[in-house]
Amino acid sequence: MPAQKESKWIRVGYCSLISWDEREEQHEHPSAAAVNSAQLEMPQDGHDWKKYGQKYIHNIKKNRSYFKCKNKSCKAKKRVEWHPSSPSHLRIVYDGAHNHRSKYELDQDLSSDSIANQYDLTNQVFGQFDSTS
DNA sequence: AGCCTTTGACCAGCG
DNA sequence: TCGCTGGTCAAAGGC
Repeated sequence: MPAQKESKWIRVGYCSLISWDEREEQHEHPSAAAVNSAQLEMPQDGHDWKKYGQKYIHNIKKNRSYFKCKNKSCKAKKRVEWHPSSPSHLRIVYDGAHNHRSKYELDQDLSSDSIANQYDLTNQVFGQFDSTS
């Protein structure tokens, strides 16, 4: 059976704290190609990702890119959403957990004050929950 | 030559 | 049952 994916959704938060521009794009069909994704600055999270799709999600009026972890045995995925009108405002949604460690985590292992660093990372990951959308 | 991104098509879930 | 929407696939082109 195609296992019902028990996806754990972890919202990482905005990369920008500026609120979304909610102005309606009046019939200006914002096809995904209309936005040059090269403008996007993908924040590094210590993992290597392979992009496998991009769509404009009409429901939320945003573009969404789909990524898989490049690690062969890792099933982690992530999605990056942004407004066509403000491609610098990203929202990243992680799906699933990595079965390996990120570069950042490996880096932390090398340093003795890893606890403090982990605290920072935790704040980065969980401290910016978007409670308004 | 190989890897990565792009993008249209296809598929599944849901109302 | 059908149409819509979101998620994934895979071919093609670029780097």
